[in-house]
Amino acid sequence: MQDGNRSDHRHREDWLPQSVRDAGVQRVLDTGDFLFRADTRTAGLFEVVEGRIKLVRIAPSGRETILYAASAGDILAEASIFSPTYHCDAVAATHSVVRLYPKEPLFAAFRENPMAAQAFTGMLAREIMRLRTRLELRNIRSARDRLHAYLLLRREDDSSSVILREPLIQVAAEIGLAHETVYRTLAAMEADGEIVRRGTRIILT
Amino acid sequence: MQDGNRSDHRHREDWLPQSVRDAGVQRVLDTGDFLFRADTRTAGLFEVVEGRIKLVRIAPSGRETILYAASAGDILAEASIFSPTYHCDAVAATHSVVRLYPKEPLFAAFRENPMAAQAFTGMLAREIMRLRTRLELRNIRSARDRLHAYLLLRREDDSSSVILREPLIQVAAEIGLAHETVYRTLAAMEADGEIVRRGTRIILT
DNA sequence: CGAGTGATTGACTTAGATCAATGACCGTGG
DNA sequence: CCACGGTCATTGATCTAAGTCAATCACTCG
Repeated sequence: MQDGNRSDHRHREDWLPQSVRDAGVQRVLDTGDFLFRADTRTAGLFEVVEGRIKLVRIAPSGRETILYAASAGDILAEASIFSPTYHCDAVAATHSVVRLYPKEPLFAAFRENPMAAQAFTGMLAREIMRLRTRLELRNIRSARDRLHAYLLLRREDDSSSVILREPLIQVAAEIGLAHETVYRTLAAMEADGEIVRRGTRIILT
Repeated sequence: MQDGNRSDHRHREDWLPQSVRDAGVQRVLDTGDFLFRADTRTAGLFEVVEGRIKLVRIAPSGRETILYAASAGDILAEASIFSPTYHCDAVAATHSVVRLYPKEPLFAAFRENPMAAQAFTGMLAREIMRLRTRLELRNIRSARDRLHAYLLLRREDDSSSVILREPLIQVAAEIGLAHETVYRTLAAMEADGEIVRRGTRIILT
């Protein structure tokens, strides 16, 4: 199981106050187990520790639509804490471990410590930014341009190289390309001198 | 100019306290004008009243990457209010009108009225949900399946029909398909009895 | 040592993008 | 009141980039 660590930068340590972290409850799920069902009372927000949780909405026809597939490190059901009930089902797509941060301790912490509330809000705002960026990336049709833009975005600071911490196959999924296409496109880019690959590092030129 | 009113449901009235709304300052931009530049001090968050604002990052090579293209009704630079400086440029893609809600009155309102802060946070959380859903939609390769899923998602409540308030051409852009493909696919779906179209309303069957 | 995952390259096919043309509907300004 | 420019809807023809299927090899792990 991969750990989808594209979310490294927002591990709970950064924005969850100690008191809330302590109140976290771990839970183990087998493939197919429900973490919660639509229309049931909300418990709080979840962090995926391991595995993969799918949020799905089932149409009357039985057809299921995936709203979000969360991997290790991802936060789940942020919006639910402001709602009395869930609006979709959450199912384990594989054997998974999640951690529940119950609503009450969370709100209590925010009430008592405005900085904690602000940290949480800031985390949400940054997540929005990242999501919009990923979405915008998908508007680039050409595989090559898309990949290039992705690499540019990933070269944090002003270095001209990107270090991939996750396998290319995962990068492919994230940017919405078949992994074969990613391998091929990278090869083409290298052949054209657009990039240089050195193991897990890719240098933009 | 379109008004991209997919954002109807989160118009500022819902989550911005009156005091902040009053502090809003309108500004008019011509095509190409900068709303703000990277590394300059942050002023607050913006709402696009009219037109279109692009957030872009310029690579040293001069290549520009679009991080987000905001249309009327959209909120801009939420994350910036927690940062001293901007991390990208904002340019008007067309003649535009924006409204700035300065940081200070915003924070003041949140400090004095926890409900206002919560409303803001809740709005961010719901925006995250929507973005994740849109992103997940893009993972559906087949135009037909994608369109079908989109329609299912849009049929709010439990009605089996969707009323399109925006032109199909805009729907196409939102779900990442060429508009011709959307027309054709809808035609095919109707021919197969998967949907029925009645003007601006589409009935799922 | 097999099983599982990732990397890579080849061959093939096809769905969807692109380019084009047409017609319906505005709203607006002369 | 009508002509014109702009946006949207629609359908046809064409083409190609990228998905899919397949095979191979390298690695790691229990």
